[in-house]
Amino acid sequence: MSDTKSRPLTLRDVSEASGVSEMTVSRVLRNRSDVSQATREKVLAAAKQLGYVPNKIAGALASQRVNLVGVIIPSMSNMVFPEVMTGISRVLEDTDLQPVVGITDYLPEKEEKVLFEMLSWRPSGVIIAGLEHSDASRAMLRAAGIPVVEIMDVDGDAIDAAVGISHRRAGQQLGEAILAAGYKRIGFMGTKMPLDHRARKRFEGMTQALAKGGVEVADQEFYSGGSALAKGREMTAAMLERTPDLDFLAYSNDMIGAGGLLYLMEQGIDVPGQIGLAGFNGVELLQGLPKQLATMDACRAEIGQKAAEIIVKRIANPDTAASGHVELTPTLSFGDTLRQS
Amino acid sequence: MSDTKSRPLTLRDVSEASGVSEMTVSRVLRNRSDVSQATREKVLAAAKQLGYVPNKIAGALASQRVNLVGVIIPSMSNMVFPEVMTGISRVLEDTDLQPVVGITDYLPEKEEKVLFEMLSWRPSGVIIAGLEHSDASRAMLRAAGIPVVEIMDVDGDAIDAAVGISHRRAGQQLGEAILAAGYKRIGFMGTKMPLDHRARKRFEGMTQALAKGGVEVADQEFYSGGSALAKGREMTAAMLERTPDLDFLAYSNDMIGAGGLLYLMEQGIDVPGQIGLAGFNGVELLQGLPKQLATMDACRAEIGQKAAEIIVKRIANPDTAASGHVELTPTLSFGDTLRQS
DNA sequence: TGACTTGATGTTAGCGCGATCCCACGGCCT
DNA sequence: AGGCCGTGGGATCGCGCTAACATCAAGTCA
Repeated sequence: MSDTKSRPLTLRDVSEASGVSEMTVSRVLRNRSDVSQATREKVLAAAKQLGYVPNKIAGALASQRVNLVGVIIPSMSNMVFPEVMTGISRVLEDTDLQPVVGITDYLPEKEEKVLFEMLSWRPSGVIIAGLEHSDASRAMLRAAGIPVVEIMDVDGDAIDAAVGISHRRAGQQLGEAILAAGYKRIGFMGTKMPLDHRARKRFEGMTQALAKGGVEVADQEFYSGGSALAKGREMTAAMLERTPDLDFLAYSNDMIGAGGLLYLMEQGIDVPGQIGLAGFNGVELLQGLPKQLATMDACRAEIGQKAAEIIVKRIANPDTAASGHVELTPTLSFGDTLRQS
Repeated sequence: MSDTKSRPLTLRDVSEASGVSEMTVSRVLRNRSDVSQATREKVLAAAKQLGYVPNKIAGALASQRVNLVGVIIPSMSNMVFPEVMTGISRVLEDTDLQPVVGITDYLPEKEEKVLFEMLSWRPSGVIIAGLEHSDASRAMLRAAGIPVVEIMDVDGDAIDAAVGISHRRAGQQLGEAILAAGYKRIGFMGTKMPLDHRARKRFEGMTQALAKGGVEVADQEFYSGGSALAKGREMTAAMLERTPDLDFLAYSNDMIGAGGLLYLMEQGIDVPGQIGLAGFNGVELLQGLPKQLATMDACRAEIGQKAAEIIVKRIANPDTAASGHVELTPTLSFGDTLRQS
């Protein structure tokens, strides 16, 4: 209560207040077993009374252990990543590890910067989105000597462990479903981001599958920024104006897909009879739409969970043989906007 | 390249590699001016060659300075908070401060835990959502001796500084607009969360304003969990079934409002003639809806920005007189779902 | 009874850095 | 020549904590 000097509290203050050594206080506060019940209570009372908050900086330096796991992702407003975070948190909550997030905005330079900052806190592990990183980033991750799990994607080479889906294969699967449903004139809409490698791989997979069936993408458009729902609406309108004979529209994410769906329904266009639609990601949002948009679940929460589990296991037992390549299988849901053959 | 032992690198390694003292290396890596150009280059080359990443833990302990700002918010999937984060980041990016986020899930106990963890890293400042905190949390914040900005809300007493809007007044304003438009039979839908104080205050403000005009909320329903869009749809259907003569529906957030709007449009109900609608928050999503939902902008990005600015100012100059109570004014947009008198 | 455990606590020595003070050297003035 | 500065760089200490060992009383067993 006496805020006289407000000099930050240290172990010593608690030790003086409770009449035992600093070491004993440290032991009590870390729940180490070899302290008598009486002392423990005395110390805890003193600590609470003073309002002592341990200094993890000093603790980490002394013990050479930091209970943080760096999580590096491109964005938080993408829906997908908060869900991945949920998966990660669920697992880490049962341990004494804590996630710390860094955002890259899909920029390799920023990823490098964020990673550097993160590593300078010496985390116990890193979970990082994607397999594409600058040479410097890869070098840092390798040199850090800690478990590293690359998530979301498995189409490429991992530094250490990887958990994700094959976006190329997901795109192929969608392409095949489009062919099987008999659509011929395909339009594609997606983000402009040349740096969203996963969206690119999905697109490549899809075009490849379509090509096998002798079908090409008849029109395409890319956007950046703005409200995704509104963009989906606008792009759809523009594309159908430009290329009126399209019979299928593929969107690189559910949000613009939903915008397109709303537009088509307003126009009284028969979906999926006249035009079929598909998005990607299986976001929860879709459940409230007038029609269920066809989509592919990207296994977001599960990716986070598995990644965190790998980290936890590796930290508990550093010499575990790698075992770190988990490929999950996204499932295509046809919803009400993609004919099922 | 020789990863022989992979013992973590320290200043000493760089110092030996470059033939100067550790102190000089430290000076170079912190861009301190009193080092000759020649030495500087030599050191930087050695550091890069070794792939040295400074240890901030040691640095922070030695300098008693940590360039982190704790940001404690209830959720990341609420749309609102990522936008607040954006505002914060934009400001902090021009400084050497870095935000670190903690999530409370709207639970006071978790807030307390997260805060404790956060403070144990001795951040330079804290931005925390809401004005309602446990006694222990308030005590910790006060005792930390660092700038604290409580955001989102100004209806209550702040520990240190506060930036936000008056949710009570926002609710009142909406209530008045509803009255002015001549609606009489009001239905309300919102989240169940007894702990979302801001939603509660908005509701109270609205009912209070309505009461002044002799109007009561005729029906209400609260939900928790699930897809907000779908919930809005379901609750709206259920409420109109139960109380068919409602002529206005107020939603505690835009997402469920959007669900309700989609449902009403499908049912061919005249909005806002037969039934008026309003949400809250002004999320970007709304722009893609068939009709613009009436809403109030909660000044999210601006709140984050102002809060970060206060933190930055206080850190730069700790004895600045408080100056820390910023009330922003939300603007009501009538959109296409609320008659304008 | 003495050698040996066991449990509870204290002592010492860093962890890797940065604040602070210190020194050596060259140039410049009087 | 002597004094004085400014510049580049080194030496020392301590930040607050914990690992590892040391200590010491009170059993425990042959």
